[in-house]
Amino acid sequence: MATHNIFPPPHHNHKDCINTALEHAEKVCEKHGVRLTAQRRRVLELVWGSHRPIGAYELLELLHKQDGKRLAPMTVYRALDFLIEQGLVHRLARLNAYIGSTASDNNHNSYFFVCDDCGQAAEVIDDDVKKVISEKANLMGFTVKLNTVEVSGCCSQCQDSA
Amino acid sequence: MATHNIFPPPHHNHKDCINTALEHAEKVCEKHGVRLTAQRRRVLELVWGSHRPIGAYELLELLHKQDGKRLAPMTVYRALDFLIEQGLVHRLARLNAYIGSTASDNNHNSYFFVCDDCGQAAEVIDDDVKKVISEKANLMGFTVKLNTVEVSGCCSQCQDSA
DNA sequence: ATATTTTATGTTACTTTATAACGTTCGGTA
DNA sequence: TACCGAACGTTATAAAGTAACATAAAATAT
Repeated sequence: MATHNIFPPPHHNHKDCINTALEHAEKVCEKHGVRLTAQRRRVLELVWGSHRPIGAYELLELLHKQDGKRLAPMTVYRALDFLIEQGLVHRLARLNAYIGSTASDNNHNSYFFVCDDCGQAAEVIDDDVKKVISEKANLMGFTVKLNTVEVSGCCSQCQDSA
Repeated sequence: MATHNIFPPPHHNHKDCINTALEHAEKVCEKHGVRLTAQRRRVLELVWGSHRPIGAYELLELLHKQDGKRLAPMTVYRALDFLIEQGLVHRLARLNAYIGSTASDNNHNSYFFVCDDCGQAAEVIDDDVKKVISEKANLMGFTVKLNTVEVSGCCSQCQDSA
């Protein structure tokens, strides 16, 4: 299966990423029959502010600084929970941070590469890793519900500039 | 490569697990030229209290109830950090919890299956998952430093008793 | 043996991340 | 337009982890 996403080039037009993500979100929410409210949309937009996973409290800060809103953590977490449920955002367990996704609805065969250097994360969709894990699981009679795969290291761009 | 560890049978003699783990720890620390102090040893023993990942604050509570010691979180985290460094304990990111390991020194090709039902975790050592991940990484010029693979689901025993 | 240095532990305070519980408002539907 | 459920506001608190500095205990040098 093909690699879905890779580390974005340093000077790509990031507004396109944001727009694509927001449009995708509209479609997904319509399809799922759920409401992408202004607030949820705004949180998603902020998550997409970069390709670096962002923390919930950082989002709070941005909402304060950029929008003048003084929200409670709960509000942001609720928006994030919603977005995660729709597959529009993923949580990186090792970082306690959140990253946007335009992958399909299928949350369960994507995994992440995180660059320790630039902090950017790339989501990869393929069945290969899932397949190997499933084989192991079968051998031990384990039924897989969810697998968390987070790879940290150094992306090609950061290696080049070292 | 062979599966290293599997979900232990419900009524195995767990004292053997603990003893084996502690003996293994002694050897590893000697080999590494580091000190397995009484406190570190005790924390390791408590981590090995079951095959369920245990939280740092649960360990604190046990140290209080069982040993009468009122330690600060810092103390437990320090012991855990030490044990992790020696490869005797792993941290499960998704659970914020810690589990004992008698795998070799090589931390970097083991992964975990966690049963949502009984809470037990099994470490699996093999190169297969690592290999697939490395291949993907190579394709995108990414250098892997550490990979976190945590699979949740339902173990065979819990499925049988359902 | 004793001084010195390193390593481990104690202690206090604090930061970061996340959730519980309950009240209010807003949007769609009867 | 009255109602109902979903979304949001608010307050308080839980849970997980760390910073900084003091003390004690080992290892090493003198």
